[in-house]
Amino acid sequence: MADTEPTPVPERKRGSGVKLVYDLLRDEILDLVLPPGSPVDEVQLAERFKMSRTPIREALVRLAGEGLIETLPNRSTMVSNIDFLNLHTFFDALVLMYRVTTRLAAQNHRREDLPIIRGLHEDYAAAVAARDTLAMIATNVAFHAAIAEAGRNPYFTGLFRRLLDEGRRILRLYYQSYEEQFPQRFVDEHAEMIAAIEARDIEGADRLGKAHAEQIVLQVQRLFSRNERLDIAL
Amino acid sequence: MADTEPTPVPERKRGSGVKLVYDLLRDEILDLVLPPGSPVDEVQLAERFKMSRTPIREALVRLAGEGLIETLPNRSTMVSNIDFLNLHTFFDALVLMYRVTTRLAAQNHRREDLPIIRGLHEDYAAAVAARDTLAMIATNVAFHAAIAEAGRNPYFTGLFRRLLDEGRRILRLYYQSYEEQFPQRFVDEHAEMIAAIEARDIEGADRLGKAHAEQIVLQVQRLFSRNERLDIAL
DNA sequence: TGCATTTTATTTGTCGACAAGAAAAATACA
DNA sequence: TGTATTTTTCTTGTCGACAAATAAAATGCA
Repeated sequence: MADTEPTPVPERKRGSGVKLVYDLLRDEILDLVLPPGSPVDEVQLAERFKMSRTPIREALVRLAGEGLIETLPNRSTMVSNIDFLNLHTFFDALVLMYRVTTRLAAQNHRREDLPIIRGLHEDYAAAVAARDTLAMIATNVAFHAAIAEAGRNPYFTGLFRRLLDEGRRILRLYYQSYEEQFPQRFVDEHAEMIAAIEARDIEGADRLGKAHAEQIVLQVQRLFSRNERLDIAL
Repeated sequence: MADTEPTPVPERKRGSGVKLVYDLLRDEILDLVLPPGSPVDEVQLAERFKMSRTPIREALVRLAGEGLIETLPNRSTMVSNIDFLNLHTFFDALVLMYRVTTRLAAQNHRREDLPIIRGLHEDYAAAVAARDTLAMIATNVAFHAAIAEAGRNPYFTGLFRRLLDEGRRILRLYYQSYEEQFPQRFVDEHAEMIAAIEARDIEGADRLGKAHAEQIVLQVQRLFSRNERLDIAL
């Protein structure tokens, strides 16, 4: 009974709480640990993270700013729904950003960008080999985000990141319900993209980015249309 | 002395404070009433708006999320600088979004969109006729935002709005230092764009959007390069 | 005077409490 | 039993106060 330490408090540093909550909630939303429609309760989160509602609230305001949660005034907050009816607008934007960022990377990358991109390429290949779904999704996002960074246009990078994030939720659904080893194809396409970027082949990078994106879109669309038919069949 | 009402408080409604502060600060930043680098003090704003720091802080978090203000941890908050060194990335993104949104409007607009767009077109023409700079900037943004809305892709619309907002600050500089009646040309180009959209001439709308955007970019670049030379001359 | 150290001031970050708004539950009434 | 009304509950919105972190000012010392 000598151990009378007041409490084994996590000892967080001032200012770190918001980021902690923001990062964690964001990942939980994008990995569908918190599926669309899940209630997000400030008091509950405050208890969970052992802090007051103020920093929780700030994290939620930021998530709302990115459209990841929705707030009904005076009433409740919940994880945003995926707008399946307008998926085509998402795909349109995604394809264009794949093209633009890959093209700009071919145009503007510096030598020091390539090792980073290659490293993430290998991470993705490893995740595919290990059949680790969550790792595949995460490393794929990181790979393309790194290409976008090498393109050096923060406006495009910003939109692309948002689209890739939203895509994490959709891909999560995809991999949950669909088993196939096609990702090897993506690994090969990634390698081609790197080659085009390194060769500063702008048109080639554009073409590969477009083809790669449309490949993904097609697969996902095929899945959803099949699911629709299944729903109707029930 | 019978009038002993406690205080003639503005009587704001619960939940409206954040929006009030957010909207006002946003406009003040974009109109350069608060120039880049201006300090943004929470306590001062709380006094000015007669509310506690909590809603002020929420408005600031949102503005920071859009990159309009920057926060140094534990120290200070200030209006974001305009990144003149990387203006070309801004122009690249702006031109592409002009193209994409105008193109999509030609493709996806509904009949009820056109009267709205025409109305804003006339507002812009009126502002040009009146030589009202702030009104020109504001109505121009509203006009192109309406076209983007008619294109019905929220991802593109979102990025475009951000770019147009950032453009408000740059155009404000432009009109402050540059006097010329070229805006009439923009009025004519706007009319052409409306015609292409109405005719569902997708390629034509794309071409017009691109030309229109490049026109603006060229003028602004010319101004800045002239200013640079002036700076050097001093 | 020049520099290191301590003190003060200023601004943000966090907290706990209370009030308002809206939905859900309970009650009253026919 | 069915509906209108009141009460309760639950969640968010706002407040005032305090603590921590940093920069600026003041002080001490050679």
